[in-house]
Amino acid sequence: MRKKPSPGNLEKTQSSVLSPQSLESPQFLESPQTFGSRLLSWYDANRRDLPWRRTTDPYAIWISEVMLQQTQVSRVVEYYQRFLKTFPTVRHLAEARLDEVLKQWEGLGYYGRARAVHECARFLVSETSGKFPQTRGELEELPGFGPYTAAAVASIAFGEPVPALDANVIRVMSRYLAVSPATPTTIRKRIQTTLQDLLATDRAGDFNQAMMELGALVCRHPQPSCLLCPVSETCAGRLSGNPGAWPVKKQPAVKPQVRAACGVIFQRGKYLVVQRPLQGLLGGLWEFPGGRLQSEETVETACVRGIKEKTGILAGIVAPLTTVNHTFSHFRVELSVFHCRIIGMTFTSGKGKWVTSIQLQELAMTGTARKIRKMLLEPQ
DNA sequence: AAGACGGGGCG
DNA sequence: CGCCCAGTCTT
Repeated sequence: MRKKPSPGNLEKTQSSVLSPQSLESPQFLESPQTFGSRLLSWYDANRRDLPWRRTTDPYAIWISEVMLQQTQVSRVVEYYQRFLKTFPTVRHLAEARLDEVLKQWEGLGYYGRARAVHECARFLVSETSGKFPQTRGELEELPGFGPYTAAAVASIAFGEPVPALDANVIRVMSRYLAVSPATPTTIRKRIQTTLQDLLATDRAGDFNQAMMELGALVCRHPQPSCLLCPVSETCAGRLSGNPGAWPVKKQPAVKPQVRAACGVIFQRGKYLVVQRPLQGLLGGLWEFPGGRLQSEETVETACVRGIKEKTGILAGIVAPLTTVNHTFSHFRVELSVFHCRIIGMTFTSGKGKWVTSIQLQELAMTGTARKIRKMLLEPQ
């Protein structure tokens, strides 16, 4: 298993953010005990009843934290429950095939997470009999464990007093400290250090979850509900009169528009599908053969060429089926879908696979392919 | 430091 | 339709 470079020293902080002491009140920042007790009291009274808060199993907590990466709680709940039912322990997960894991992950996005979780489970079972390391530092060596997930699992499952910084916490603390404009790295270090001091409690896991819950329920984007906040009295952002000013947003990148085409070939009761390479976009997922348009190329030509390159089959267009639009985080695609038929074969061996409609439903497919599959299997 | 990596929900 | 979300990994 690959080793990851150790993270930078988090102790060193810059003073390019506004420190509480620089405000009018010298005792602006309340004591860690007061902050923690107010936060945890609020959490105890207002926490949502989420499935991963009903367990102390490190495996279950780990799965929830990975699913929650860049994914909203409401979306994760159903996936989490189904995943834990399918793979109840780290050993079950390790013994599963990757395509079974991907099928459970289908529709959740960021499929590298599913590969990492699978790889990690196999590593743990083979190297430590399925037991997790219990410190943030050791956890961060595992695949799919970055700074956030390592701290989250270490604190929630094992009680280690380390802060977990996610988008919620960054937003909450940016407001609470009223950080002045600085590089994201500098702001992160400042928040990390502050929270490490505030984490004077034996409920480290609850403290971290409370911070995130506060961000999700009260200190929300774009405007916080300061009247509901347990620490609003000492919040520099609220004192500034415009807590919604944080965090500062970076300029959005332009999303390129991409055109692509693919073909549906149905013959002798079976559909032709291809699997995407394991690494890269939508790695390991299945789709209908095709490809992106090259310059000055028609969708029909791209469709036929894509099928030939991906499967070795020479196809002809029968009729246009539909057009599917799909937006990714960094580009947008318009996919033209054709009904095709086989008119010949090349000598190069293809990698296509023929599947029945039943098997088609069992495959983990890309978003666009799922739309096409739905249309084929559930015609209106 | 910046870009790749998904998808659904919300105003 | 643009913005956001319990981030990680690669370059």
